Amino acid sequence: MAVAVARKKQPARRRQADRREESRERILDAAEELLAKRGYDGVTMREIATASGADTSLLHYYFDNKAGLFDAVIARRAGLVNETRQASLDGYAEAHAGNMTATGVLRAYLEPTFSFMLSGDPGNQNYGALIAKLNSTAMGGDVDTTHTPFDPVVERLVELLAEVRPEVSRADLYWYYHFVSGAISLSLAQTGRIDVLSGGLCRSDDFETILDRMVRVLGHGFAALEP
Amino acid sequence: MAVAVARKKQPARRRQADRREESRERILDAAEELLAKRGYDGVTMREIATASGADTSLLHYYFDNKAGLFDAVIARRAGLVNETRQASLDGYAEAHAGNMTATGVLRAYLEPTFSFMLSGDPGNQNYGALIAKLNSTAMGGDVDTTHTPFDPVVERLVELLAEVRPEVSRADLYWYYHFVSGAISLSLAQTGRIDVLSGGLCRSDDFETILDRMVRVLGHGFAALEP
DNA sequence: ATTATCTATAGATCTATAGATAATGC
DNA sequence: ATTATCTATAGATCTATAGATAATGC
Repeated sequence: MAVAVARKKQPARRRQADRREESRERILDAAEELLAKRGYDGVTMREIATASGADTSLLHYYFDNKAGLFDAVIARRAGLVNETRQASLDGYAEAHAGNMTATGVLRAYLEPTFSFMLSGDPGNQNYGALIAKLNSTAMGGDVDTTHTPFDPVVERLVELLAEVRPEVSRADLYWYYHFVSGAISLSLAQTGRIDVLSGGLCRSDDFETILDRMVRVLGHGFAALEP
Repeated sequence: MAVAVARKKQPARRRQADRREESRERILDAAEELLAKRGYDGVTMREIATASGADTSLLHYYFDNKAGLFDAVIARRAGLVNETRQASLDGYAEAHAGNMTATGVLRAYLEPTFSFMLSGDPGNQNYGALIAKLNSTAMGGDVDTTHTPFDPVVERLVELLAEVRPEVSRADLYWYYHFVSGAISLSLAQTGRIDVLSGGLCRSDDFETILDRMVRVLGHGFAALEP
């Protein structure tokens, strides 16, 4: 009797909402890491289940099927990433109205992404690698990549670049973004290939240097687009 | 009798070497296309077998296992691609000894790749997409990506860039290549995303425009690297 | 006699679900 | 009474190989 009362006063039992949340997060973390490293088809539900300490049936209980789990992993951090990027672009546009530069716009776009990668949270790095994979995946597979949650910010970026140089064609602005996007993707993917190629001079996880050089090279390169 | 003699004079029977070669090529073509579209883990030996009109056992007969088939697909065109790139770089270096420019070097490096994609042979386009996937795949999976057949040409590219601007650090030259590499990879991958993002203004298969803009933007951007 | 190709199948997966059990809610 | 979690398994794959058959070589 006394024991039962004591247990009621300091409940060791977790509430359902907490159990649910904790389980979902553990599954999402495991899925994020494995999907980032080996891709959608390179990972099985069993592996994710084992890595997260749950059973495959629990994965289906929370996320329906494999594609649903993938979508949930992407969605989890998409909002935060997008809002930060958007805010950074808006902040720059407001602070430099009338005297914006391509380098400035580009830095405002890239900075949040790379400080995200530098946050120290391995989950963020896995997420970055996963986004990189998503970005360079052809449309029409199991995962629908026609529209990603990141498209709206691209629109904003192109808009600002158009304000910097209104004489450049819209198509060329998109091509410019395409090159930027490729450089970002390969960087976030952290394949380790540049480390090997450079004989150790470059490190795939040196995002500070990557950000600086990328802003420099591509910021300057923008001027080469023709009217 | 007369029939048998006639058959001996114009043999309808294919020689073994030809059968072998034709079968191998058909399998490699099917594998190349499927691997390019869906990646190593997204394709099964059965699918490749069916697409090529052969049985899975024949795939194993010629290529041992799945990894062996993948390697054979990569190896088939690697030599040609590399020699063409190498020759292009060497040709430029010889013709412009003493007055090389980053834009010139970059164009010499990129031109063979993109005219390869523009050749009209769908096999070449599939191969390009596959190389793009390989390039942005992390090391340590089923496929060994530590060294690709394309590494030596990268060395040559970096050498020539170092001749253009000897004051730039070796590491920065590799970072520069890293950005170029990302832009190439995303382009060869032909994901179709830029088509959607640009509302149809850009087409993923418009390699002539891609080459021109890439040479322009990244060629000009090279000057922004600091001593 | 040797090489190319097919038949048949082993053994190990995979995703997904039905149904039972354990824990929390009220 | 409802929600979270586990047990057990269906049904459909997968890669790979052993052994039989068909075609070419010499």
